[in-house]
Amino acid sequence: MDLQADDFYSALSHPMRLRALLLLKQEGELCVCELTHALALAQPVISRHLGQLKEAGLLLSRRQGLWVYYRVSDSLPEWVTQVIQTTIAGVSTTSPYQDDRQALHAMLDRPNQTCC
Amino acid sequence: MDLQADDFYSALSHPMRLRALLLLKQEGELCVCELTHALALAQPVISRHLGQLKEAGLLLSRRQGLWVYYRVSDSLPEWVTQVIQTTIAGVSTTSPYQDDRQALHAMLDRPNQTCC
DNA sequence: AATATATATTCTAAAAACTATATATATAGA
DNA sequence: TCTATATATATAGTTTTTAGAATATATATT
Repeated sequence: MDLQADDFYSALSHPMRLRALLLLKQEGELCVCELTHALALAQPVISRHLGQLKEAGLLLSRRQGLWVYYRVSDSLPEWVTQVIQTTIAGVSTTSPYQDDRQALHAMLDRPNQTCC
Repeated sequence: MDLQADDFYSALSHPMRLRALLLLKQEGELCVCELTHALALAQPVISRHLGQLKEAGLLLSRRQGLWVYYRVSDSLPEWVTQVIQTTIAGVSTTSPYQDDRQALHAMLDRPNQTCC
C-alpha cells in the first residue's frame, strides 16, 4: 500500500523478522508452526514478530482450520519487492538464511492438511 | 566487507540514518554541518548516528581541516549497493528524502573550503 | 599561547523494543 | 459439550535505544 521506506527498514531491523521475511519470500506460504520450527524460536515470539510484519503491510495471512498461513504481500511497492529479491540473491546461501531453509525442509509432517 | 544483512538492516532502522544514507549516496561527500542543516537536527545527534553508520561499515569519513566529510563506502557488498540504489529510485522524490536534498541545496555558504 | 569553530563523546534520563510466561481465542474432533 | 491443538495476546520485567545537555577534542587563526 503506502508502505514508507522507514517503516520498511524498521520492520526488518530485528534479525528474526528479516529471517522470516526472506524465508517466506523464498518458500511461499508458511504456517506459524513451520516458521517456529525453521527459525527455532518460541511460538509467541514468532507470532508477535509476524504480527509486526503484517502490521507494517509486508505480510498477509489467512486461516485454514487450525493453521494460520503467512505470505509476503503481493501488492508491495515495486522497489520493496526488488529490495527483498536483491537481498535474497545476496545472502540466501549464507548463514542463518540457508540454515533456516534447510531446517524447514528437514521438518517432518509439515502441514499439508495434516498436522504440525 | 563482511557486512551482514541483519547489521545492514538494523543500521537503517532509525529514520534519520536512512535519510542520511540516501542523501550521502545521492550527493556524494557531505560534512557534518551540511547534514545537520539538511536534516535539521542537532549536531550531537547527527554525529552519533553517523558514527553508527560508520561503525556498521556503511560510511567512511575523512577530516579536512575543521570539517569531517562522510561518504558511502565504495567497498560494500554488491547486493547492498543495489538495495540502496533501488531504495533511492523508489523513494527519492517523496518526503522527507526530497526535502532533505532541497534543504541541502538551499543551504548558503556550503563549505567549499569556505566555512559552515 | 589564546581563541574560535567543527565535530565527537560522555552522562543521565526517558522511551522503546524485546523476552518469557501465562492466558486467551479459534477451530476441530470426540 | 468437552478436549486438544494452533495461534494470538496480555502482563511484567529487562535490555536497548535514543535525545539533550554538557564537555572534550581537533584544528585553524590570531
